[in-house]
Amino acid sequence: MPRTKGTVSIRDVAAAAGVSVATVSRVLSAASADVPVRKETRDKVERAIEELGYRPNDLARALLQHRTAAIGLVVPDISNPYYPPLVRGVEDAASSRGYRIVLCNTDRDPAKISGYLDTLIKTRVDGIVVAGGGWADVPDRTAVLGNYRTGLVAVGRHVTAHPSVRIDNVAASREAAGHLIGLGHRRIAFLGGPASSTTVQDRAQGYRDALKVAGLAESGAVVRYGDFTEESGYAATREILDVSPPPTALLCANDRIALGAYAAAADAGRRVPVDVSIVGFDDTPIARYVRPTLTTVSIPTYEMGGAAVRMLLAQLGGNTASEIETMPTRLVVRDSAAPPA
Amino acid sequence: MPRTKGTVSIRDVAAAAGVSVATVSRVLSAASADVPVRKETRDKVERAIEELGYRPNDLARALLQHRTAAIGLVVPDISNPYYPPLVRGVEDAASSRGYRIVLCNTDRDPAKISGYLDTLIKTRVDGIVVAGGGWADVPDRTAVLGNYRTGLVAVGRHVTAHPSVRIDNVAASREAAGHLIGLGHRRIAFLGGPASSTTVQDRAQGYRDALKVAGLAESGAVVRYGDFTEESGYAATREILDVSPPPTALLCANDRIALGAYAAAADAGRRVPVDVSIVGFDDTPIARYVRPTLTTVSIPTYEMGGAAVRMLLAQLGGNTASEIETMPTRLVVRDSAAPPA
DNA sequence: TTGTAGGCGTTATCAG
DNA sequence: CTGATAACGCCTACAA
Repeated sequence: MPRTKGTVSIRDVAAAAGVSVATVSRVLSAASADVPVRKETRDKVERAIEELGYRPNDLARALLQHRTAAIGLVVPDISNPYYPPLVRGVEDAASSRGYRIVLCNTDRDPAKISGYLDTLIKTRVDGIVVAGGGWADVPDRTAVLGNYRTGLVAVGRHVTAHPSVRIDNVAASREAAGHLIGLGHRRIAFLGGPASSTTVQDRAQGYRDALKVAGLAESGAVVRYGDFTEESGYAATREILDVSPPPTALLCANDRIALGAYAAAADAGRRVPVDVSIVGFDDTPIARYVRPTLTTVSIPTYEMGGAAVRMLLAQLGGNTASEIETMPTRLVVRDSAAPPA
Repeated sequence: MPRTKGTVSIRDVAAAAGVSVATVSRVLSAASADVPVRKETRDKVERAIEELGYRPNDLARALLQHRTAAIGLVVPDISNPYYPPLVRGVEDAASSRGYRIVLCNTDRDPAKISGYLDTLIKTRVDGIVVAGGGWADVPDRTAVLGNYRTGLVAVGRHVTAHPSVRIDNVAASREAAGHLIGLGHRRIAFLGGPASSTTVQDRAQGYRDALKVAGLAESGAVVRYGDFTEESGYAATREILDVSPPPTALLCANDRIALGAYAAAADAGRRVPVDVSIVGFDDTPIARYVRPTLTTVSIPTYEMGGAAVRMLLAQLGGNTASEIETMPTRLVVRDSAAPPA
């Protein structure tokens, strides 16, 4: 019965119900707005919709309304355990407001970032949430974004002209290092991720600040860079435990690195926290399940995702308040850090 | 200069370049197909595109071509470490073929599944990849999918009329249990996830098969259900280690449960694998980094994602071959399982 | 090689 | 309360 090649449209419904397409459109929008439509007519139409299994074409609607109800979500790599909660935060906040999300994994590759950005603009997403780095080498598409009224909010990044939700990495790291110092540690190493990451830079900074305050600046500062993986933490730890005297504590830029450090310590015959204390960052789910349980800095990733969506929607609504939102972190003290032997 | 309210369209480009919209359209599609266009004209147009920051509207294009280049990806929960590699597999395969993905987290909630399904149809995604369960209680939308030529392939599910990519959970579990039996274990417990999950049912089945083959069926079968979390594994293990005699080995339905079991064993003063052997499922990244390293069944999740996309695209192309693709699993023997003391 | 015009599936405006 | 009809931004014959 549907006339267009295999896909049922509003015209088929209109024909089946014996009304005009305009009327069908009305009963469709009657749900939200209050357009007047006779009950009898509505029933006819709804029956037709049901029988034909009709689903309105949101593309056509979007074309007309200049609004797709889609949000682009750009992350470095969903396989990094840091991101799933953020993604959930974004998705839950988005879907509860009628938006869907299109996910883009960039691997921090400027070419991929660039490509995804173009795709998102071409599909006319209403806005974009970007997390993580790799943007330094991406040609600035801001003007184009503006051309198409695409909103953008960054999460966890520092260098951007757009609104952003972030945490105070310097302060968080200072607190974590301070905790170790308070425990009596004097030789503390910092195991970072990529040196190019502003997050890593900030955490290294907080670490140095804490050492300086404690008067340990030169004697005890040891900073290693690598990436955000277990391997990286493992390798760095194996090396670092070999120097003499070895550090008595390790401040890791994330939990994955800390996990690698656990493994390296075990393989080197050192016990945590007796021989070496370890502190992480992120409070990933495993932190509670490794033994000893991991002392780490908790970051409200899920909430940050939600906040990003709220800011984005505000931005789309023309509301330009709260350009930067800083969310609180918290040092979760567990069993992996103790006074040095 | 753009005339339409704030967003630059093909007409603006045409005007700026002093040509017709058709010509602009041609230089746009000239990239892929080979439409004839004079170099001089092309340059003019491309200059205009550049200057105006023009990005073609894929909505309009999709409307015309009945093809959105979008794939819906439905998973229970991206925060479950099992899914990120699958999602990456899908995204990488999709994006390399010019498709983008819209991500849907269902929490196995029939209402959410249903809602997302409608959204995906309304936005006219070309196809849908569904992973994980919760579909038993969802009213069948298959007819509607057909109305809109939406492809669908399931990954890791058994009850479905659609093509699917899966693994042989029964055989994999049989092998894992067999490994434990071969080590000399006689009292082996199975720690499952949700009893309603076909995956869990199959793994329990494989476990029972192995026991039976070894003549242990009645004496040694202990099956616990719960969910796929560390908590669940922790709780089950604490209980199970209290019975006397306790099992000497634990076969866990996934690595998260196994991780919970590690923690419970430690808290109960039992050593792995001396006092209790543990085997997991999934070969999550942490498996290599816990100590002792975790013996577990490796599942090619990333590849399964890629396979799903290939099958989906074949389906869209009218190719209906390979209705079911079964991918190989592999028991990765590490240090968490050893002969009983 | 380039321009004109019709239509993709909706919604919105205006008459009736 | 309902029905024509003109957009939305683009592609694709068909003409020129």
